[in-house]
Amino acid sequence: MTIGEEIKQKKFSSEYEKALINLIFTSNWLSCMQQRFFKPFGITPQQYNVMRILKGQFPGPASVGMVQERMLDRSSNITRLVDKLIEKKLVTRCENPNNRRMQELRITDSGMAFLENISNSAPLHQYFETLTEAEASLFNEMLDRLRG
Amino acid sequence: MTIGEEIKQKKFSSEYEKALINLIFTSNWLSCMQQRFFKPFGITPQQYNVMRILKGQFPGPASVGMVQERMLDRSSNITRLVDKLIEKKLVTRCENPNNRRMQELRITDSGMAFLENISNSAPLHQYFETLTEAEASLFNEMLDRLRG
DNA sequence: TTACTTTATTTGTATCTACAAATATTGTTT
DNA sequence: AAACAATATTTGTAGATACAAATAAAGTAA
Repeated sequence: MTIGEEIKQKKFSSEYEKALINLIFTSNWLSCMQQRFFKPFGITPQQYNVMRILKGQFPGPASVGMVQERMLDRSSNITRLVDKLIEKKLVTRCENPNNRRMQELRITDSGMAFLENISNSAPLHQYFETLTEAEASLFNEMLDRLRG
Repeated sequence: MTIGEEIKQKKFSSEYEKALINLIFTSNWLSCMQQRFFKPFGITPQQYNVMRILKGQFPGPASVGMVQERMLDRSSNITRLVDKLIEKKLVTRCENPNNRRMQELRITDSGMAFLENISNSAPLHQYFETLTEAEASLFNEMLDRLRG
């Protein structure tokens, strides 16, 4: 279904306006797919993002700020995301002894197992397999260019 | 800046995984740009979306359901978005006399003037002008394909 | 040392979102 | 007509987001 059909709009002022609207619509669609994907696992996409970042440092720690700057959604409140993950025993938090302003965040062993379990499900990026690899590459290049 | 640089991730399992992450990151970035764009006008991107849809019917009405199915963000709560727009006198709401379950939503003259004023600002789709028109076209085609 | 600035994180709060349930009207059966 | 189902919208509410302000530790300068 084309974007025009999706939102019942026949005319667009340009291919550029259409691309803007298509990007907004598609990202809302994707966000909905993501939520559905993670719901059975009891986490949100942002919580997953935090865990992936901590996995990258495993078994070492990461600070709140370091997680912040690697998040896909920069407006996430790391403190409260981590609170949720600690409740589930997927992550730990302790004061950095060298700099008591900072917190050391770590993914736990059960957090690692949890991620492993998720990765056995069909991954979200399978949607992109409707593109050829060259197209995916161009797609990435276009998005990078877009953001300036 | 490439997506890898943005989120400080060197490796991706494939061009497809990278495309997924790039799309999520870019859409968050765009959402931030949008919010900044609309803030001086005192409305949210979703409120703007409702007004654009009502403009398309002007001077006729649209029902809540009709607005719903044309929204870019399908999870928006039209009732509460319209409440806000009525407060600002940009939109009116009255019971449909032929079917009292339905509401007739209309953009007001001052709502039309308001939109006119916004359209005189630099439009958000200027970001896409870093693409050629053929690229924008392909971009649209790829997004449509993505959603299946 | 005291005062001031910077850095890192947390908290407060108004608003928004997701989604289920409630309400109200219309349409359909029996 | 009474009962039930379908449709259209609104409301309730737990949780999430945006963003400003608060807190607290570390660094710097007089």
